[in-house]
Amino acid sequence: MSRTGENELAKNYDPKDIEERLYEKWLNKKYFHAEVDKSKKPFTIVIPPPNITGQLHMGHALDNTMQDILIRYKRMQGFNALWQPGTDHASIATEVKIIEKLKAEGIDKESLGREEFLKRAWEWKEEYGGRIIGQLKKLGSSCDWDRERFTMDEGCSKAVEEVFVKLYEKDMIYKGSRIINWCPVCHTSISDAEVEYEDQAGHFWHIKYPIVGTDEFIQFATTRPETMLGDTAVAVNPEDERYTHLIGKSAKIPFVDREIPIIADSYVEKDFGTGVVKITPAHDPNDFEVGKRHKLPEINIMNDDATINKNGGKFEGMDRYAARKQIVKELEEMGLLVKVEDYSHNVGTHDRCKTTVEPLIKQQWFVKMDELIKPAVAAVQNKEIELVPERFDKAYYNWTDNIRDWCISRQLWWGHRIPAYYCDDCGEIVVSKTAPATCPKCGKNHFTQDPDTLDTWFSSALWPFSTLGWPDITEDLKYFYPTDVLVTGYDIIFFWVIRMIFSGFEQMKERPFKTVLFHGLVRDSQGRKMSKSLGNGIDPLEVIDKYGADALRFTLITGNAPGNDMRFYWERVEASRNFANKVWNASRFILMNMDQMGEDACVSSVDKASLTQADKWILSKMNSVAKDVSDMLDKFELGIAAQKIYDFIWEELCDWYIEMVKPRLYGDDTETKKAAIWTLRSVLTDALKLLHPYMPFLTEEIFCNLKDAEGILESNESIMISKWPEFSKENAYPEEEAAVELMKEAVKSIRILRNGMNVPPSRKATVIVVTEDDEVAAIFEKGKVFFMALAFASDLKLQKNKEGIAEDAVSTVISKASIFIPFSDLVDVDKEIERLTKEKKRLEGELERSNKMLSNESFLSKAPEAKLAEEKEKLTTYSNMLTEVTERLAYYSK
RNA sequence: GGGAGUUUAGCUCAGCUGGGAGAGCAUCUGCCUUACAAGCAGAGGGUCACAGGUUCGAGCCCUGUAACUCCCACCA
Repeated sequence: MSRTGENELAKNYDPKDIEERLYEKWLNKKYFHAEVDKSKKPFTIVIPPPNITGQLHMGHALDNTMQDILIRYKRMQGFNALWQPGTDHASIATEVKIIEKLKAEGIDKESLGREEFLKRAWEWKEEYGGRIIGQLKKLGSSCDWDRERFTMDEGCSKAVEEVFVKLYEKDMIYKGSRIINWCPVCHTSISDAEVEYEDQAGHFWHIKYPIVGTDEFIQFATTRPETMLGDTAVAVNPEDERYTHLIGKSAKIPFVDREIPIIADSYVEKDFGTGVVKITPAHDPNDFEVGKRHKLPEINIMNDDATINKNGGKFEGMDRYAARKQIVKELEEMGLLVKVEDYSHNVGTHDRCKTTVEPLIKQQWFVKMDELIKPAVAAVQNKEIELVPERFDKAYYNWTDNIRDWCISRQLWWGHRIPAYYCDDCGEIVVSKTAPATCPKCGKNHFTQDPDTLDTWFSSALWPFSTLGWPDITEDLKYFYPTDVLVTGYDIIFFWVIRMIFSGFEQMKERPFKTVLFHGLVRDSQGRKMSKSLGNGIDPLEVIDKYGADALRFTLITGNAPGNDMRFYWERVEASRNFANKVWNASRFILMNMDQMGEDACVSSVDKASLTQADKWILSKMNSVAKDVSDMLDKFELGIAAQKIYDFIWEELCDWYIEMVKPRLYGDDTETKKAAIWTLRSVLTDALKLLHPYMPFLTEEIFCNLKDAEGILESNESIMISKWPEFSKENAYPEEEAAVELMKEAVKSIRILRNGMNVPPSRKATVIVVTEDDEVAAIFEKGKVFFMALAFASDLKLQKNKEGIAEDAVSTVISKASIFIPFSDLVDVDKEIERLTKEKKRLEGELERSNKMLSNESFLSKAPEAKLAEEKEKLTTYSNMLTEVTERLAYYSK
């Protein structure tokens, strides 16, 4: 956009021309960079580090737009705003992707070897990590790229080792043989949080075992008959009289020929099924607990790929499902299968690959949760950390109340290797940041490091402080920690948010952030989740390419309340694009007029006496919008704030003020022209500032062209670093506001009248305003010029009564005046009667309502004073208007 | 089984501390008014899911009901 020379300004806003250029400028100027500066208050956001697995999706676009809005807002308010960026290694997700890629090349992970595999993984990181950063930049994200981090970089790895060792030394990390969730495809353990339950149609197989030494059988039902190979007991409820006589006896499992005890445990519910449960401690979490209570043997019958192992006798080597089929078949032949029912039940699947997980007993590393979680719960309870919206508190407590120890070891290669070393000679475990030199137990010096890596969330849990230098107590850490807001989707509250909170308290002794702002999912236009398998995902880059980053950002934020899901519609992007174009054109109009005015257009201030009613009205409106928007942003109501800016710019500024001001701009009175230009420029500047967090590119482009190089009011180097508009009392003009609102009422009323009669704008007419109120008359007198333009008047007459007005003039009535237009030839009497009747009915309704309220004793005594006065005034206004309307109606009905 | 959310105009959704129901899109009418037709001026369209209650006053607060969605638990 150039405002010098004869170049025509582009009629439409084209984001392509400017986005890349401006982002480059911002980078070069280091506007995003934050340094410790004790004279300023910090405002910090750490980015939820995107996975390096692929590319940005709509959810990222939403998440990062919200963060950028908050950061830009605070930066303009004068805070030392730091948006700490980075990416996540996403251990398992990335490893799966790399394995896929290798497979395509015909390479097998195992044969490649750990070293070589990791080399490939780092190459992957370079390529895809870089791509994601590029996408964040296209969105306009004002991250401090000088501080970019990666969860597996040196510093973050150091933090991970530090935490692991510290927790181990405090006995809060332990290695133990416990039942865990095993993914037979990924060949790794996973945490409870990574198990997704889904309803699947299955069967309920009713089976009976013979009871040793009797002719009796004990009957039960199971959904996983193959696990019988690992049964070590059959349990009944101790209160269940049907089975009391069997307790202590043994049942015999077919195939493996094992006698197992019949035990009593209150875990069994009498009323479910037959009231009998087979107990497989090695393959079911509940059975595992029962097994512990009764000291039952744990027989693992499965290999890591979910085939049956040697404990499964003749079924050894079969896949779990093949074995299931075969076992059922043979049980039936043996007469031990009683019946088969269809049964729909929840099956645990691995959230990454959707494979049915197998509960298995394995040696794994765990984090003890019971103590760790306490401060995290308290912090939310006492509002030290605020979840927005508040309703997420419940989900949070639900998780913390039922928390179990966190399985953190993974049988993967891509990730932080567990800092535990085993003495090759005596097996002693040494947990240490570096490989130990000698064994503390046997004194030998050969060690093997634990082959496992850590759950990817172990490192992201440390993100708010590891990125600021921890475990070193850096100046950055002291200054920027705790961070202010964490913005993220509600879907990772358990994976990430909670773990950051307890990690923050444990390591830093302080909350990691003050507020968590949750947003929902971006769905497709039909409300479905965007997913690869459905192919309904929309690439944010495609949207940016077609409509610009600003339009995308605005679309994602408007019409959406915190924490709610939203649907993506192209029509909505179009609407946002139209808004951008509207702002562009309004600015173009103002710039053109400034150009025409020359030097006078850039005066830093203007004599207040030369400001008109209209000028003060828009300045006053602007002033309160600035307040409203700030208030909303402070409450994280980004959508409402956006709506306020939109309405102000489009309606008040464009549709009303610019139209009001045109006659002055096209006239010869330099003084009023100067006042108009000054008002236009200063309102536009403030409006652009409010809009900037949402539409950074558009607003920057205009802002930088808005003033001459001398920079009269303030530097127009960049809107990014300009001062956020503040509400100020001296810019409030309540009287002028009311005056112009009255004029607007008159204009609208006249437009309705003319529209109803199909009068073209070109046909002007005299407008006569009748009022006994001198103040009202004065308002119209003052606003005469713009009023005439907006009301298509060739002349404006003010009278105290109807003297001299043709009886057949068209009329309309507003709250404080009656308006007449001599348009008798155009009146369609029937239509006019219809309109007046409707208006009469409306007014009668209003009067009735008002009267009812004012005759209500309780209302009179209990309602606040202001409300009462308001209602009384309305009563007068409406009855005056009704009199007028009734009179006109009588005239036409004659 | 526990919890949360949603239910407002034809569609998608706002409506922040209770004080006369809004936006965008769509529809209809009229306008190329020298910033913008990606526009301007108008219009139509809603017993705010249902039933009670609190209140002078309820889309908003309370209780219950229904439908849909999601999360957690996992009775084999």
